[in-house]
Amino acid sequence: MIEASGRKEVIDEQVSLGGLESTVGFILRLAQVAVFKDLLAALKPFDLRVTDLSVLLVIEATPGLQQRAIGEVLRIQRPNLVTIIDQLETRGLVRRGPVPGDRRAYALSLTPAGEALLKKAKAAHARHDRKVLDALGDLDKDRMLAALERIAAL
Amino acid sequence: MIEASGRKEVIDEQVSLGGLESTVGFILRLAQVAVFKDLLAALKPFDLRVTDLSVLLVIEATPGLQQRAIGEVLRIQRPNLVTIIDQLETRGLVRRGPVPGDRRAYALSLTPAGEALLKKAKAAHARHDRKVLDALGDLDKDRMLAALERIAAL
DNA sequence: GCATTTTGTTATGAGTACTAATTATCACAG
DNA sequence: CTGTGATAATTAGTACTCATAACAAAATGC
Repeated sequence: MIEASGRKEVIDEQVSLGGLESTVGFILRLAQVAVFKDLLAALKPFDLRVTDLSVLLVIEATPGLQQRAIGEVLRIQRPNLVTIIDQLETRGLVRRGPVPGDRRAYALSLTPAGEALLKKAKAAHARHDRKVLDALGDLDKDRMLAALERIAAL
Repeated sequence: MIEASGRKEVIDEQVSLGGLESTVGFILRLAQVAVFKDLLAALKPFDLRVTDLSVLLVIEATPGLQQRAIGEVLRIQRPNLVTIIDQLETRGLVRRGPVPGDRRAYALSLTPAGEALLKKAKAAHARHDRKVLDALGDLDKDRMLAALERIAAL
């Protein structure tokens, strides 16, 4: 997706980006890719992808949740969620329990193993997030997030 | 990639995101996806993808550029660039000329048709960028970009 | 009771990006 | 000038993500 970039440290040379470099969208993409990459590396010891972590976090926050609800908040299509939950269930991290009044749906919850792994993964995630926050510098986090949310709502 | 989200306008319900919602990385992804989507729609009339536009912009800014150099600044792998240039060349927007001292490489430049299309696409891009900028609100653009660049350099 | 909707599932295809290997050319040491 | 290694572009094969369509089972509503 992204290239090593500075092998020879002869970056930039004198190649212009044609105005792209001062574009919010372009920098946004670079930043997003960098964050994603860093988090991916931080989660590697736990064999979790970024999506896996977010799913685990949502289930932890609201146990008994159905797959559809998770897909809605995390913007994951239902078919894709099936595979994700399948894998987490196979690894014994997540349980598909019955929903009292609905025999179609599953009430998702973390197993003890899932909780244990998530606890460690959360620590790694916190370290990663701190790193990103530090890179923010003097910029106020809340105002930054508010601006990004407005962009996300375009 | 992203879901329609508010079909029923019963968003959020009372489902917690487990702390994810105040995470820079998560919001960053949402923002990036939204920007990408908006730009994609803005470029649709010209049958250009986001990557195509950035390639055209770079070529316009520095004509005679080689594929390798473009890949470097835009973070596109060389093999992927071949296909992109192939398509642009087939459409008569870009020309692969000879490089004076090197018969391996191509000197890329825009054809008149490429310049004409780019001019129109740039106008659409400018409108899109203005939209994103407006969403930024009170936040200073330069400080925002500087912060994002620091994140990108993680 | 019957049509419609909803949940999860399966199958499948489009799009994108990565790696490895190939060809042609270049740079340079001997 | 010759051979060795590096470089530009290409090709082929693979993997991953994401999206759509169709489906069965169960729920809902008239």
